Amino acid sequence: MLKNLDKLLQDKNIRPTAMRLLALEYISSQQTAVSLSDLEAAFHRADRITLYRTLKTFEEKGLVHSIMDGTGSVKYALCEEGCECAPEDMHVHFFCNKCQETICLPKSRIPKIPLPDNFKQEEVSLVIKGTCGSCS
Amino acid sequence: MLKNLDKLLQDKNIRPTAMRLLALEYISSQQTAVSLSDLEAAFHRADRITLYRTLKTFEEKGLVHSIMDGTGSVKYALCEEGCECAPEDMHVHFFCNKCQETICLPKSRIPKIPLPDNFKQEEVSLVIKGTCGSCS
DNA sequence: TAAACAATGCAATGCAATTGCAGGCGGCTT
DNA sequence: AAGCCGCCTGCAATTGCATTGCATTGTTTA
Repeated sequence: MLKNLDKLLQDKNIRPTAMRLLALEYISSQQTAVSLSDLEAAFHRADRITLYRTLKTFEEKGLVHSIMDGTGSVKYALCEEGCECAPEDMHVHFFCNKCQETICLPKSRIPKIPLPDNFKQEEVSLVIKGTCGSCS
Repeated sequence: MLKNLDKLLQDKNIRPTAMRLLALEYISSQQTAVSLSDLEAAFHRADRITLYRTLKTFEEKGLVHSIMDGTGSVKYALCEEGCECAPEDMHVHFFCNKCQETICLPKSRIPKIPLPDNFKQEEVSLVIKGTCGSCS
């Protein structure tokens, strides 16, 4: 299993340090998007800054994508296979008001929204808030 | 003109103080959504906290709605006539990466997104980022 | 092995949001 | 009219998250 993670890192040109392997293992084991604080809570012996930079590195290299769900803290989730994090690849995120978890809904693509003249779309973010399946 | 604003406040059960009238006048004169810092810059003699609470009051009473455009600072824009700030009323917001302004696109309603079983939608936020008409 | 570079850890800072508390002002009651 | 009360305002202080600088350690490579 760790071998797979190792390969995942290598494929994205990220040096597989112990910390990164552990962080990646944690992220991929979660069904929901994780915040820096989540990660910090999971590895209370690790330094918050290191975890912060680990997430940043993962994001830069296209291993995870960041989600701003409006809670004030950024969440991160694994990118799908072959995800380019391009606008066409962007999917919907769901934030549960009860359990406060953020979930990727990769099945639903964001529909194309007509823009006024001369407006150019570069990124798009769609967050739906409500109650998730486990909480309702 | 100020009379209209006064009425707007009264209609929403907000006591029309001088500060509130000025703040509302400023907000309604802007073509774009305003942040607390914008307001602070416009009235540098007023206290930031008072302006903060003014915006909060406006939001609670349904006079303005808040937009989290992902910049880290919350923006506020006037609600449309008869807007209930309900999911059905939510519209798309556009953030320009060049001029850093946030604009309401009330013409485009957010399409319905299919959710997994037992998921209940309460709010939805759709922010498109790119280049606005004035900047392109 | 030594130099070069990357990753880590600690400290400190910046920025936005938020709360507590005290003074002030107006409205309402008696 | 006097006084009470509640809302508005302003100042101080705190929190929380994101971010950077710098020194140290570990790893790669010539």
